[in-house]
Amino acid sequence: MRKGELTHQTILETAVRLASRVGLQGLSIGGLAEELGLSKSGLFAHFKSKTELQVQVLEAATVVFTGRVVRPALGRARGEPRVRALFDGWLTWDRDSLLEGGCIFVAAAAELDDAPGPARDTLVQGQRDWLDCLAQAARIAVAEGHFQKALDVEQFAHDQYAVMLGFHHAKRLMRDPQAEARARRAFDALVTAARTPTS
Amino acid sequence: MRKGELTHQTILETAVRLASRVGLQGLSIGGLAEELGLSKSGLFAHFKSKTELQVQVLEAATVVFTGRVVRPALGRARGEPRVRALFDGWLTWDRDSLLEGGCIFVAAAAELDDAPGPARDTLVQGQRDWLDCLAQAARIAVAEGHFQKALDVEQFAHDQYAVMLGFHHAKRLMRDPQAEARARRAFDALVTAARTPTS
DNA sequence: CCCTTCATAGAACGGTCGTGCTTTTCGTGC
DNA sequence: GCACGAAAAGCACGACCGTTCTATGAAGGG
Repeated sequence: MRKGELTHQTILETAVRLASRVGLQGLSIGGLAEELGLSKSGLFAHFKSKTELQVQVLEAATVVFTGRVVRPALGRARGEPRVRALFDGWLTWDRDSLLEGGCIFVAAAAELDDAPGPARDTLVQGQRDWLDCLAQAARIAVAEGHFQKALDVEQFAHDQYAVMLGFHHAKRLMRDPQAEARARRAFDALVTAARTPTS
Repeated sequence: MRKGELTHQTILETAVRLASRVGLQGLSIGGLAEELGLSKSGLFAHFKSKTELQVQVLEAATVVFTGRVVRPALGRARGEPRVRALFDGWLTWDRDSLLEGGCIFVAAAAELDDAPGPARDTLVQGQRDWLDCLAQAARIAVAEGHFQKALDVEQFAHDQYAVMLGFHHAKRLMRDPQAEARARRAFDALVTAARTPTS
């Protein structure tokens, strides 16, 4: 691997961590360079623009996310165990020490939702993939007979993610020590409802 | 009313609308002044600092929120109707034309969750009040016999808000046309579960 | 009608932003 | 070991940031 490729990767790692705290907008090239002990222009040379940096940060975060949350869950048994693993994995991801500011995608979602452009497009695609992943896991749980046949798996994925967003809000903004317990209780209710057929 | 008081109020109205789009961080004094046809320093004189402006924007938004969401719901019948009114009111609030960028509190939550200071404190207090309001409505629904006696009303409030956050994400970031239908379905499931005792 | 008080404008500050251009340093294949 | 190309630094730019100071204009009470 080229020397440049290595620094490029190092920059992105630090950038992801930093962006989770200050956001993609707040992530400044000067600040990032200082954190890494690089010069501003030296760092800038790796990306042609700040937008490109933001896009690559999102892509790098997606790679880490896949490795830390999705892939481990795919190693679990098909059906409900995998669905639960995805949920647990996300909770761990959100409070992980690697992301001092919590899930970077949630932070980015708020600041990009009205800012059209490549960064927003990249984020939306990633979130779509993630929701599809959740829905697919639920679909398998239906096929395995763990969840009821008539379950709306997209709705389940949507609701599951809503619980995660609620956790993020309670934990990171409100600093609610019960946040995780609340999230687990909400998710358990979701799973229970998915199991038993609607009366 | 003093002349200054009037402009002060006008500034805050525009600031709230602008901040819902670009965030509290992105809300610049120069940009806000230009939008209003004022000079930067003339506007600045109304607030001793940018932080103070942010705090007052949050407070002004809270007043509007109370008038548009909370107060109308308090006019509804005690119990489940009022709980539903709070939910409906929030959905309307979030997609209201007044807030082109969606609920300003959700946007602020993401950018302030790791930024200690007066603005964060103000936001957290407002969110606490809002969650208390939701919980209190649920508590009344229990007292009225609409919800089961053993219902954990704080958990219900938490779950209800999570559905709202899920709606915001689906609607504003993902531009999902089904966002509202999904949110209503999720909320109905929550209400149904709150009615029938846990087996 | 004057005089004080208040509201706004104007100009300027130090700082940081993203972004180019030019130079120097350094890793690497021959 | 040298030369070539990549990588990083240095420097400068225009723009915008929050903030301060000073001056000007309008409002309002006597």
